[in-house]
Amino acid sequence: MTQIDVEQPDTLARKIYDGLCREITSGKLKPGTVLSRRKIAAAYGTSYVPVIEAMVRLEGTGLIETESSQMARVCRVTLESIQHTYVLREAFETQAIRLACEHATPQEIEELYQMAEDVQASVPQPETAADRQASEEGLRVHWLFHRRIAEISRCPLLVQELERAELHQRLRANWIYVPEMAEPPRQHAMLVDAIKAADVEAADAVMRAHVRLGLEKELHHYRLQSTRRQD
Amino acid sequence: MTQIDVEQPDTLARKIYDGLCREITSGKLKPGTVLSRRKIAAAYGTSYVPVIEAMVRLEGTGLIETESSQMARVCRVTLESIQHTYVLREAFETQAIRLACEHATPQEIEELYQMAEDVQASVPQPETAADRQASEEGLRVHWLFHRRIAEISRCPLLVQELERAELHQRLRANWIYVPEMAEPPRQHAMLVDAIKAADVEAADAVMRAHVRLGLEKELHHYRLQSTRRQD
DNA sequence: GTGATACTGATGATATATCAGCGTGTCAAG
DNA sequence: CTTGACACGCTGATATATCATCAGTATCAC
Repeated sequence: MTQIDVEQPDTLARKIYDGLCREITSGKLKPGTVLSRRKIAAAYGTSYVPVIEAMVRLEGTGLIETESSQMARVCRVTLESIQHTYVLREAFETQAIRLACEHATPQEIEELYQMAEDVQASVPQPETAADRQASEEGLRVHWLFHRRIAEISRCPLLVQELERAELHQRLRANWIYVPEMAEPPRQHAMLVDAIKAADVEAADAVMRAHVRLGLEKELHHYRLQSTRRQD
Repeated sequence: MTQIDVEQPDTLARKIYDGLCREITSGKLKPGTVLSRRKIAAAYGTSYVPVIEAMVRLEGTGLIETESSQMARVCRVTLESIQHTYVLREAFETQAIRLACEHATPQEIEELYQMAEDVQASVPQPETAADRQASEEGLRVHWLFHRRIAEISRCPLLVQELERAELHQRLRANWIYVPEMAEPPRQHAMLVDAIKAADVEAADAVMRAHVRLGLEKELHHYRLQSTRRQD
């Protein structure tokens, strides 16, 4: 999306990948939906050779899964899958903030404080709670903040991996509604505080707690809604 | 390789992927080598449709890179690429040992102690130093140990990511000779000690130091040999 | 009526063919 | 000797065709 530096060859395979990616992360394609290469090719008006590349890429991203040489399906959401992606996210984000402590310039720190405020401001007010639109905007701003930390770590691989985690979260967010409960104030500003203090261990601890809080929140609502999701 | 649980459909794309993977990690294909899909198809006696899938997979694994719609090449080894893969490895391994602290059974801890001894034993004796064969065996045992920790973390995604890191290391190991210097004794046993004590923070610290030591060693020899590698 | 067999349609895997882009070499004109 | 243009070959991207497999269904024999 914001990959300005990466050349995007205007290839059909790329378009199909982007299209499927959007369809999955936007909730148009439900987890568990089977994906026929031929039907996708027909839907996009292409032959299905480009579809092969797109699907393999999607599998690498982790948005689809193919079990035992059968048809591919949109990744299903289970308690384990949620936990496991948070394990990875915790690994990435703590590592990112550790490096950010070492590399962040004063200007970047100021920028992060501004973004932290934006995140805080995007927490829906009571009247807009349960507003899907506001929730999505909040999610977007939230990821922007975390992504910026990864960028400041100066490790492109971390950014890339974090993006994958974001895609997963977006996939789930369409089926697990996690209301943005009023967070303790300065939740994110505290992360920037730690970076500013360049206290690596403290930053790690704060970020770890932050990610785990997110996991607990999502798991809580997943359990609440999993009974109703028996369709 | 040891993916017993994962079904390996006997497909040509899979064979090409495995073949290329082996050629790259064994050093038969030099970093920077350009890979023509048609030539690969010819070499494997297939059409090049299966090659597409294999190459996209390899790109996902990070063993090959395609810059700006040009031909794909075997990933080149640079100072940055080494550092970045170690950043990821540090993230994975510290996360893995943290979870291992929580999940390891007494039996698994015993097993790890045994493997740690094997690693220690595989450190080449002075007379076999600079022995390529012994070095490879040492590397193998070493990764077996780390991989086991990841397995004990009960998070398959961590194992998977660690495997990618291992592939990268194997790719580099053919071009950067890192002699197994005599390590401080109980280097790896200390990791198991931390797991046994279930001291998450200590385990994290020990593992982080262990990985960074590996990075320093590899960077040191990379710098030593980089002048000679101007061919 | 029941069970087995054959047919049908969909799928993924693969092969072959076509197209456009890009570099390179060669040959002719200046 | 330089320079420019054209042709050839290689590349990746894509389309189309063929194959085996498998599931579902219908049909036929008993």
